[in-house]
Amino acid sequence: MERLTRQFYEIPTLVLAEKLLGKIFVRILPGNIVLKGRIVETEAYLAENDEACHAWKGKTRRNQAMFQFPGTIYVYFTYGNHYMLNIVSEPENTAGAVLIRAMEPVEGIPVMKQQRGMEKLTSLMSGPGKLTRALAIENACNGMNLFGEEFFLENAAPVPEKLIGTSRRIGISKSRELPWRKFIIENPHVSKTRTA
DNA sequence: AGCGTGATCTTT
DNA sequence: AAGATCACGCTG
Repeated sequence: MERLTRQFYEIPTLVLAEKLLGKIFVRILPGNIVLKGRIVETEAYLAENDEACHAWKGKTRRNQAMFQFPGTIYVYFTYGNHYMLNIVSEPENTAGAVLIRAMEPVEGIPVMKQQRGMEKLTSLMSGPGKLTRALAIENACNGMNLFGEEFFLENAAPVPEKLIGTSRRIGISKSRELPWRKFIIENPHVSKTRTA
């Protein structure tokens, strides 16, 4: 399967959030263990007019990966337990990223089950903290990119427009009104929307 | 419905 | 130095 190159990521963040749906995220662990998941849910974060974006006030030690070139990986830790995976967008020195919120397990499922300590397929990667756990993604991955041997994306047919849903983003208190979440309609691996 | 968990950022 | 906040997941 064809690997996505830099040009793929060089599009506006909101467009990227949609185009990432259906693509295959590949994670290679030491010992050549191959883990793959199909992206089914994303959220866009932009520095401009988006207080929920970590970089809306400018560069800090934590968010600097968001200012790197498109295709960089931004990982951070939150709530004392969870790592979040973002794919950086926008040109270098401009902050933008797409949070990967859910995937459908495709390959390496036994390893994912082990990492999660769970058997149920629709629980393995149906949330942003779950999928990083299943794929063994942690702080050390922050600042890496999708053009090496540990992480990359494989192409796949675009998801038909009729199957793409849009909503507000989940779990944030600021800029709640922005409809920047994208997901595949009726896919069982999409996260349960939390109403709080 | 509640609570664990810890880095980061903001305020003193 | 201390405290609030947080793009969450689990159990009950």
